[in-house]
Amino acid sequence: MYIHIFVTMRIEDEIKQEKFSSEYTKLLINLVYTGNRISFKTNEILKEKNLTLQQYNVLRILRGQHPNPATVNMIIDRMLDKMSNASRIVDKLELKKLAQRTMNKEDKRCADVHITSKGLDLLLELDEKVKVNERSVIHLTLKEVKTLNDLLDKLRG
Amino acid sequence: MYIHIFVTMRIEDEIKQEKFSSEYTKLLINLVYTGNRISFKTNEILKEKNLTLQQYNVLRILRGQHPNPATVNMIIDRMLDKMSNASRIVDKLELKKLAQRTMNKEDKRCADVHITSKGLDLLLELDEKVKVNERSVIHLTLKEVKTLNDLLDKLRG
DNA sequence: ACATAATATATGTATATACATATATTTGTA
DNA sequence: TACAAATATATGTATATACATATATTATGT
Repeated sequence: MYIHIFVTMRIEDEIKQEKFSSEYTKLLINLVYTGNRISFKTNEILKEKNLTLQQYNVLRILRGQHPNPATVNMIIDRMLDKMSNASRIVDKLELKKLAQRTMNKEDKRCADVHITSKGLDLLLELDEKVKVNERSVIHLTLKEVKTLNDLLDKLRG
Repeated sequence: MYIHIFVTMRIEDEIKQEKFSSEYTKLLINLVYTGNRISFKTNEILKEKNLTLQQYNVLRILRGQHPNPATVNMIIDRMLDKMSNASRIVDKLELKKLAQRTMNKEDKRCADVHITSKGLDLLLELDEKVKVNERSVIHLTLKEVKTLNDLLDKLRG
């Protein structure tokens, strides 16, 4: 017999704030806090492979295009954090031989960016760990997850 | 007559990813993306006053204690991003005369941190703008906001 | 009381990030 | 065609962040 006990900790308790001025205020803080928490846990996994979250995300974007190349502009467009410097993240990936730039024949301004086979292997190693992490981080039923996804999509308007 | 049209953009469209491997994967990305988006918009407001999001949050923690002091440790405990360096954020606030350190009599290891009247004034100026921003960023009804808060609390487990 | 562990904070350092600006190329237009 | 505007990317620089380590003080066990 298994007994699962889930203790739900309200955001008020997590950050020791007795009361928020409104549910909206609370939501902003709840979202940022939960987002940070998740990023932190994912980072723990990536650290073992010497990858940052940003580098990992770019690598996944590159895999999404593979065997076609992406451009830096396409990467910026698809990144979660639009402000970060895609060009320098690609620099880092190139340095680690996980990605490679080639010149775009049609438009010489563009740099084509490919994922290397070393990059593909690394992602493959991470896929399973990341999936296990997802489940352990999210203490919700599938139905709740769907509701949450819909609400977040609506939130952004 | 006012006509409000809200166009809901799914996370798939926002970051141009056709399909996620599961609703759980989608949720992780949705959360981090939405959190970043909100942080970004809040930052836009704070930039006018030359504050970073972290500095603002620490300042609010200090106000929450006022007229009592906080300690650096208490700040770390209540911060959204546990990894950041509270000590150096307090340095920055002190440099701007928004906060002040004094020595704790009982425990000489602790630094008591107070918010200054300049700090209180600055927060007061920001309160209204931040509240307006909250409402404009969150395109949800109060009931939906409550559901979302509960789900996020449950998610973290 | 003394040594050791634990705690609170600060600092050093490498890397990452935000933002402004530079460079190269392509596009639009008079 | 020539020239300004737009686009794609890269780079310079100040600041922020993550992580390890140092320092000072207090708590704890013998």
